[in-house]
Amino acid sequence: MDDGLGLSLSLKCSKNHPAPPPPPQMAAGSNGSTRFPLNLLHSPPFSFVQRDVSTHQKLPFIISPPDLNLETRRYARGIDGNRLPSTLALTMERDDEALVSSPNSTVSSVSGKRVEREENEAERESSSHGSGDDDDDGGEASAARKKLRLSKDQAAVLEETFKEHNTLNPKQKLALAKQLDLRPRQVEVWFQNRRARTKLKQTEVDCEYLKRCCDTLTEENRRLQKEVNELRALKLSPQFYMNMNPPTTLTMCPQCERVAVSSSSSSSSSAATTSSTLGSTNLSKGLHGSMAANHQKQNNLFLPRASVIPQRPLDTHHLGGKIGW
DNA sequence: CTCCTGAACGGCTTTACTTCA
DNA sequence: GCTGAAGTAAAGCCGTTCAGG
Repeated sequence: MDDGLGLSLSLKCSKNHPAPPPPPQMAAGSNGSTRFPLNLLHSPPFSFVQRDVSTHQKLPFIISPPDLNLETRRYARGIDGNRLPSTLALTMERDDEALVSSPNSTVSSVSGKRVEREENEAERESSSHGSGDDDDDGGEASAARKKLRLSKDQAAVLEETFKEHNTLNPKQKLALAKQLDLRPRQVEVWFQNRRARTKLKQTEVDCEYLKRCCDTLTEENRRLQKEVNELRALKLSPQFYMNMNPPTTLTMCPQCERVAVSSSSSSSSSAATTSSTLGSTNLSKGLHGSMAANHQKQNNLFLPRASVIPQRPLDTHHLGGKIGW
């Protein structure tokens, strides 16, 4: 396509791409979505336990003293403050925690790449039920990574969860992994890849939109260029001056600060011509159309400033009018 | 056999927190 | 006690690899 602007948008959209509905917008700050309320973040390690007690949220896991600081931080980071109220999250996590039988009776296996990979090893050992396919990987599995296809049911559940929130806190991840007979790392990877797919799709949609905008503007530019050429040609011919209606004053509307073309002798048709000439961009029409219509009712044609100013190259002041720039 | 999809990985960045001078 | 720098850990993103359909 010749856009005339030297833009080359390499689209990878499929030809029959049915203009997919905008994917769920990333939550505000997708990167920082797993933030914890500041008042809890700044609390001393024990305080969140006490807080939970005060909200009748018992936390059944036992944290050994050496891990307490670290675990508190992990826990705090794990809460998705943008998604769940803390109490709800805590409730869910408490239940999750009750479900998960951590080998060490701590929550040390809830997050972190390194931690999680180690944890996966442990989980593989502990969960012999696995997902059917990966229960035989024993020791040699680490040498050659074994890929498994998620079942339709598993994918459906993951999709449903992703619709609700596109990031998971560690507890949700654990619960989901438990529910689906997957390793937490698999759930995490799935969500990561899913976010990437969403982003890619959104990028394609944005790209398509921008391409359409570019086409529209190119066409508009072409049309305006043609118009300019025509007007320049007209300006050169003396008859142009003879047939001109006396241009009149431009006054500023005190309310909307738009320029009004008020002509005592100009007919409505000339005003309409001026309007179509000056206020020709779609954007201006869209933004100012209704208000301009209101002003027209008052026998004044108000035009958006943005529509008037660019017309200076037409040299209206050369036409002998009272318009002063 | 090639191609495509998506699971999995390693590296990097960002952010929050702790420690210490 | 306050403050800022340095260190650490966790989480997410990105680019890539590669198994399996």
